[in-house]
Amino acid sequence: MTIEVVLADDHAIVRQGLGAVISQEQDMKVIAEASNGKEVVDIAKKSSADIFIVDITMPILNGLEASSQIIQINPRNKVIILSMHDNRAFIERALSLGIKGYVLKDSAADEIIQAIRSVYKNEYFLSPRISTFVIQDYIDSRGQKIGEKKIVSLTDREREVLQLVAEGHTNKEVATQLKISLKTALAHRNNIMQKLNIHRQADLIRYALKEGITTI
Amino acid sequence: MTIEVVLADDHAIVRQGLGAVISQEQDMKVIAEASNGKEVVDIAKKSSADIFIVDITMPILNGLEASSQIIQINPRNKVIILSMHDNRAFIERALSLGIKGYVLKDSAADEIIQAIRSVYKNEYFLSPRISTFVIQDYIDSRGQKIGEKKIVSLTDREREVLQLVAEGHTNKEVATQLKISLKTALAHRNNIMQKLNIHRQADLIRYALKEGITTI
DNA sequence: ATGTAAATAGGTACAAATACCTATATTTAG
DNA sequence: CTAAATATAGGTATTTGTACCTATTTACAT
Repeated sequence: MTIEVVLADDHAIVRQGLGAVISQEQDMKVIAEASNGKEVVDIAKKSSADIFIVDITMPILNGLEASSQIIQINPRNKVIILSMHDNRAFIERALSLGIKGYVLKDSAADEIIQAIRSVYKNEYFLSPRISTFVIQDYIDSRGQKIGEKKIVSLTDREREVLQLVAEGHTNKEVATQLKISLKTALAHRNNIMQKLNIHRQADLIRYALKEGITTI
Repeated sequence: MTIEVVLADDHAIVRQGLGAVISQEQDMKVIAEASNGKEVVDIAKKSSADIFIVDITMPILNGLEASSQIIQINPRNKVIILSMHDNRAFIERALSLGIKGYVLKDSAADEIIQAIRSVYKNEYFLSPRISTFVIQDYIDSRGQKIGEKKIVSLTDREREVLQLVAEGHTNKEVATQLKISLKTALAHRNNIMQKLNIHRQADLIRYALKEGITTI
């Protein structure tokens, strides 16, 4: 039995590289490739695959949004996220979307093979560095008093605002684009910064890029 | 005769993926890998290789600075830059440093093989999209009047300032770190923005990240 | 149904960024 | 040697961002 894999990454070289690694396994086969979020969603609509490997940073539709749609199309679709960074807020969101695997790009290539095997067997697979602090967060949340919620998660609206800010729009422009008042846009922005413990626009932009909320 | 290749990229998965692609060629061999700019420079100091493939976006020492040092160690060292984006200013700088190849990550994987073969034979290799506008720039510069220089290139000092700004430092902090007055830091920043025709901090940060002047 | 989170909107004050100026010493290139 | 480019530093005015407040409406969950 062959494990059928779909690869989504905006860089063809990364895709072919990963393809080469996967093809070294006798029981795995890359059946389709996508270079942006929309493409991989279209693939998920038309055909079935055992595993979708989705890079988090992609144009048009980012990896998380694409994965969300892939899972909506069929909740049994198994998605492994490829990501550059190990941010809590992001992983939390990924897991809550129903993503089964989360592999860091700076881990060894055979981790992706491990991830494919694990997820194929309906297990979760997280890169060791991530699973460590997912467990830690779980432990922390056990001993947590109500009202001192540690885990950061942005609301959808906040994510919208953040994306626009990170794309280089001023608060005034964000307000116009979202058809809200400047004050509301500022309020959202302030909430985001408080949640993330960020105090500068520069760090906000870096955060959004790191988290794949927008692409360079 | 085997072409010995050194791979430098901060993402192990990309490295192993590329390694897999290269190893499919009978006459090529990856003899060393590096995960940051400093490592690949150290490799260049200790051993010789036919080709250095250097990702532009790397921590500690970025790909261009690393390449510059690799070429200084031995001017016959052949470097191929791997880059996500096709920016003129950057490519101009790469070529002026003596880099022989410039491959975009969104091109096909066999381009890197082509690039290795070309550069090994002392030819230049640029991804088609780049070579197109390098030629265009050459044509443009022919018909150019003195004083209307089109090609943008930042000075070393400007690049230093830009890196600090993009890392999230305020102008005041930049001034302190570089031991210059706030006014000088602002002057550099203004010059950068004028050269690049950028008017917002957000775009400045995005530019720096895109160009690999700093990493997220 | 009642409290909680989220989205909305406003006020005020200060910090930082941006856009214009000028000017001078030093380095680099022709 | 001379001109151009670079790095340095200052002035001033406007815009934007950041950090504090308060307050109302809507939706959601216990």
